[in-house]
Amino acid sequence: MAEPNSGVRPGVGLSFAGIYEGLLEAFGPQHWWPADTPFEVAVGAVLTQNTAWTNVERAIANLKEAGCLTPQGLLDLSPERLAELIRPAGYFNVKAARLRALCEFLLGECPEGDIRHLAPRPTTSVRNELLRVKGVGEETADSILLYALDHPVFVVDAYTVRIFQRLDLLETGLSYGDVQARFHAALPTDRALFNEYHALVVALGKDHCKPRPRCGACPLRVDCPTAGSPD
DNA sequence: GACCAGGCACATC
DNA sequence: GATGTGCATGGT
Repeated sequence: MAEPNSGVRPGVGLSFAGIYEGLLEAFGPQHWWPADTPFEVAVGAVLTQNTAWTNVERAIANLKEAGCLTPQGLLDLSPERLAELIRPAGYFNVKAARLRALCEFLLGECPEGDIRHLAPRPTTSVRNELLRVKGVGEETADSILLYALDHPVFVVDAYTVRIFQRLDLLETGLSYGDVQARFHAALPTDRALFNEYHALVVALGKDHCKPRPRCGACPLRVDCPTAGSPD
């Protein structure tokens, strides 16, 4: 039997498409995004900025319990009360302001503030509009596009960059747009594929690809600088 | 106690 | 344009 990390797994090539196949085999379909509504996706996308999802879940549960998980519902809260409800997600003052900005944007752009009205617009238009909202950067905008509005954009996050740099499929110093372009060029434009791929990247990153290398059992069993150096 | 987690805006150079 | 810093909780 082969040792973990002893080489490239049979059938799993070191390509963007090959890594996807390996991840899918290792983890199975992830069925993302974990949310009940497109608006909840958008709220989660803001709350999860630089934050563990378990903490986001607590914050969203608080918003649900308070019965205010709508654009108008969040705006009807005082900024202090909103911050209090999302406290478990960290950066609560910053994120309260960001959520309010997002809600104001939605109520200005969509009937009833229903984010689903953005879906029929061209991807680049929606993306640029989202990026003008204070607190919505490229990753957050793309997460909303993909997981709330079903647009085929690849979401690049810290895990994506770290994992694919270690696999030598991305060089250092690339911008968000550079990395995204690599994936778009290498993969078919497929919303379901991008959805699953990003979810699988997070599944790998969470447990197997930390900033400080300590992975001794990569599920992909590919050559990687962290191989054989667990904590 | 240190590290880490599905970023972003702003100040400074 | 590139780099550094503040924002903050909760799990390991």
